[in-house]
Amino acid sequence: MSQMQSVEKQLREMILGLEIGPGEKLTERWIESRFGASRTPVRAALLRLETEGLVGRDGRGWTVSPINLAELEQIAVYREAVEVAALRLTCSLADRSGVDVIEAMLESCDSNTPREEWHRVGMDFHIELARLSGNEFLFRAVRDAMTRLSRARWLEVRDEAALARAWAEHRAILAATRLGDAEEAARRLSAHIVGSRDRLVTSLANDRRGLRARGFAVVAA
Amino acid sequence: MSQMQSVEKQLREMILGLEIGPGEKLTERWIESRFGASRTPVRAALLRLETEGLVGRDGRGWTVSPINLAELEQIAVYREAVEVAALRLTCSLADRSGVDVIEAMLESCDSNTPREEWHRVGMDFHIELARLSGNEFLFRAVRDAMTRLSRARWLEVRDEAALARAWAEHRAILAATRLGDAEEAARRLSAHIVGSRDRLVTSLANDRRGLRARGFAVVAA
DNA sequence: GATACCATTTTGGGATACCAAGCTGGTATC
DNA sequence: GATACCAGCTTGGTATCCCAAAATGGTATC
Repeated sequence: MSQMQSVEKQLREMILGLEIGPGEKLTERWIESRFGASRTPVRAALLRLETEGLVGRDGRGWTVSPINLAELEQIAVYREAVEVAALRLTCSLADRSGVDVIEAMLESCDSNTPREEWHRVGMDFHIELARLSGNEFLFRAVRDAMTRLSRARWLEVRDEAALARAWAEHRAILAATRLGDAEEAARRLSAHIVGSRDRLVTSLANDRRGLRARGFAVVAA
Repeated sequence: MSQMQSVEKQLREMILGLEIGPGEKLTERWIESRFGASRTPVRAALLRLETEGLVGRDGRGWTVSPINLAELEQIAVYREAVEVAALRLTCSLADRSGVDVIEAMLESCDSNTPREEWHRVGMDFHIELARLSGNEFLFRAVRDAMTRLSRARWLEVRDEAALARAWAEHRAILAATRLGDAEEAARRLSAHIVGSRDRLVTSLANDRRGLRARGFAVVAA
C-alpha cells in the first residue's frame, strides 16, 4: 500500500477512534513524524479527510472537526432522505436476497460481543442496506453520513436497552424490506433515524460537561 | 488568491466548459506548465476534483471523467431524493421569501440571453432552491450532483421548446412552494427531474456518434 | 512481416529545501 | 507594573529534486 493511503487510513482511524480528540489542533509536521511519512502524503491525507468532514481548516492550520450538535440534526434529515430513497428502491427490486446477509450481520452480535463491534455493525447496517439499492450515489451519501456520525455515536452513552431497541428496529426494517413492503419499511426506517437522532443529541447534550473534561470540543445546536 | 485555489478553479472551469474533453488524459506536468504552478498545488487541485467526480485515476495517471450514461441515470434518482426532501423542508418553513429571488433569477433569462447563461441559471435554480431548505447537507448534495451533470447538460442538444418547457416547470414548482403546498411541489419537482433525465439521456444517446467525433468519451448506460 | 525483448523516457509518488506570514516570548520603555 | 515592540521560531504554501515503475519506441530475432 502506498504511504499516502496508509497515512490517510491511520489518521482517519485515530480521529474516528477518538485517539485525537474533536477540536484538537493538527500540524502537518506532527503527522509527518507520527507516521514516518513526508509532507506530500500527509497533505493528500488531510485534503481527503477534509472532504469527509473529519478535519477542517482553522485559519492557517488544521483542526480535527469538533462534534457539532446542529450538524448532527441536519445529518439526520439528510440521512432520512437518502436512506429512505435507497430503501424504497431496494423494495422495488426483484432480488432482495442481500437482506439476509445483513440480517446475519445483525445476528452476529450477542452479549459477549465487544462494544466496538456493536458500534461498527450498527453503522454497517445502514451502509450495507443502502448498498442493496444498487445506486452508487445513495450508497456513498449514506456511507459519508455515517462516517460523520461515527464519533458522536462513540460518545453516546449506550445502555443495553437502547441497543436492544435499535436492533429490534433494524430487524423490523429488514422484515418489511424482505416482503417488499416499501411503505412499512420506509415508515420504520424514518422512525428509527429520528429516534436515533433524538437519543444521540439528548445524550450528548447531557454529557457535554463530561466531554469537555476529556478535552473534546462540542459545538451547540 | 493562492495558487492552489486558482489552479483548482481554472482547471475545473476548463473541464466543465469542455475545453478539456471527457476521457482526455491529464498529466500533472502538463497542468503545471499550463497554469504556471508547481506540482504541489496541482496535486491538491486534482485531489479535490477527484472527489467532485470530474477527474479520475486511470491506473497511474489522471483522466478527465467520461460522460457516463449509467451515472446520469443514477444521479437522477439521487437528485430526486435530495431535492424533493429539501423542497418539502422549505415548504414547512415560515419564511419562504427566498422563492421570489429564485423567480427573479428565472425571469432574467429571455430570448436575447446567451446560451451559457441559460445553462448556468438552469443549474442554479436547483441549487438555490435546495439552499432555501437551510439544510447544509441537502444543499451540498444538490450542488455536487448538478456539478456532475453540468457537462452532460452542455452536450445536450437544446431546442427552444425544451427550454421553455423546463422554465414553465420551474415556475410551477416555485408557485407551489410559495403556497407551501409540499405535495404539489414535490410531485412537480419529481416529474421535472425524471423528464429532464429522459431528455438528457435520449439526447446524448442519439448524439453519441457526434460526441465521439469531438473526441469525447461517452460510456454507455 | 510479426513479435519478443531491452534501453530510454516519462510519469506519478515521495522527500526536502525555501519562503512569507503569524505567533510567541521576552525586553525595553514609560 | 503595564504595554508596546521586536527577534526568533513555527507553520502552512510552494518549488524542486529524486526515485521506482510503467509506458514507449526501436531493434534483433524468428
